[in-house]
Amino acid sequence: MDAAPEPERLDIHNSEIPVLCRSCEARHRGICGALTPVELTQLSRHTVKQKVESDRELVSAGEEVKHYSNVLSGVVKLTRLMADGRQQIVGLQFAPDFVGRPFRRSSEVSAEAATEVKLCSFPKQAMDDMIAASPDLERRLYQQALEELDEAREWILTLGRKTAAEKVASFLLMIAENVDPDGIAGGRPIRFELPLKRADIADFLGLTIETVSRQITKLRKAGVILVEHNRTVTVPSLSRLRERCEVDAG
Amino acid sequence: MDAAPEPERLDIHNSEIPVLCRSCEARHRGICGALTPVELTQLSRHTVKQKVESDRELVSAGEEVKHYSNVLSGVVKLTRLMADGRQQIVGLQFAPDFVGRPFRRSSEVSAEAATEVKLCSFPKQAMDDMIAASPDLERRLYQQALEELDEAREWILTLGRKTAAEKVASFLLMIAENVDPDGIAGGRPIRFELPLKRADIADFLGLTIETVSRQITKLRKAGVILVEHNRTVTVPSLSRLRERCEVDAG
DNA sequence: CGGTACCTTGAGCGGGATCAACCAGCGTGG
DNA sequence: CCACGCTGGTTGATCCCGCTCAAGGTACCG
Repeated sequence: MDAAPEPERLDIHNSEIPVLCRSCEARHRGICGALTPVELTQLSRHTVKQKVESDRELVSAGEEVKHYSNVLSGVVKLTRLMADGRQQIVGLQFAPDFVGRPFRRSSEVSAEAATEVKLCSFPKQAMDDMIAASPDLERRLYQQALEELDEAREWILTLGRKTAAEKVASFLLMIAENVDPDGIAGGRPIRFELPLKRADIADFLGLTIETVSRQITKLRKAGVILVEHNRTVTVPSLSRLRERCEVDAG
Repeated sequence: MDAAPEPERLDIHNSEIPVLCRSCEARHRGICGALTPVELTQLSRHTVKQKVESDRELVSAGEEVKHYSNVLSGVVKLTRLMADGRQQIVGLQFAPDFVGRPFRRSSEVSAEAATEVKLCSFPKQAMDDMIAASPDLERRLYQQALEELDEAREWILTLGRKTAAEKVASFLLMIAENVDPDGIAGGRPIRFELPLKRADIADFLGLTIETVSRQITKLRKAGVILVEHNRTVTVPSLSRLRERCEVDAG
């Protein structure tokens, strides 16, 4: 019989991956990693990759959701709005997070691009069918939901019990850790662009713009962070920043 | 309740259900509803029903978890503690909620009985195996996680943007709605026992005991609620209570 | 009885909100 | 080129909500 040599199988394998996905940054991360080439192909048939500029709304609170998305780059903020205009960011999503709420037609939160965002979106129905058919996919989604829940609870502690100074430090730490996920930098300085403007940070931390600004200034003057052009932050020592997250240093 | 139209079939059916589960309040709700009689039997082999008195710790932050539980009655509080003693309740679980964190050996939160609690606990390993084998079960857990996430985000808004008066009103509303899940009471008064003492309410809302007490007094004097023996609350009109959740009435 | 757990109430203070002014960067149009 | 408005950020002065500290009340239990 005819031999099935390895290299060929690999070629065939690759050719099964949809063009759209081949160069995708999130191809092996997030939920896509749980899909077989066949499933990926099926899904990609309805998929649109798009770039969304900052401040554009992706999902509007209360409206029926027709699409899910994967974040490929940038940051999406999930916000809740009160009748009188008070606003709170209830979650932040980074690549390769999945944006959407299975098992509900709509939700109370709206999703908005905090920065320029690249994402991959697909029709809810197609995805729902695939979820129902693929336990692996559902498991990934479940895991992400649990991680978001952990994060949400972390922020509940921050919002409920920390001072303004601690809140701002905690926020900066979260961003820094997101930039350098597994402490690869070791003791080296970490430098990054803040994905949120002051108003968003305030909405995230349950503070006002002015308080956020003052606390950032205080951290800067204390040498815990360096700030250039308002948005570029350098953290010389993660541990010094971490100290600021728990004790209201005098 | 159980007006059995077909006694015989019911008997046969019942005989497949483990003894432990036959009279369980949560038998058809929560995750157990997703299990087949066979699975139920398998799981119940390692299951223990227990009663836990108020304030006993079920799961300790950071420690390895060996058991999951189902809440059959009572309220479990999930708390996070800071190094200096500040505490925050990050979640409340009612019957028939599932308590546990799949895919992690431990978590940052500890679980404590807020009231006397009846629960059904089973070894983590047995449950993990069953989750892996049963997509239906996993789906239930996923759905519960999403609902907890929705609730967590609701409370993030409350913690971040509401005043003390609004926080307390929102808490009472949440409890009232939990007691009367689908507005069966219509316009009728709702009466219930507060499952949390003042200290817990404070930890839940990011306030102090004193502030909680003062706000409850204020609601009582305004006729929005009636309070007997500190813990028994009557809400004559849900909608009047609901008004207090958004607008800081003068 | 006294002891303890839980709750309420009052007096005073302070952290963060509010109100207001100002600054820097940047795109637009004259 | 500068004038202009606009967005985003900083800083200062003042105010007030909720915290802190302190005292007292009530129910329950030995």
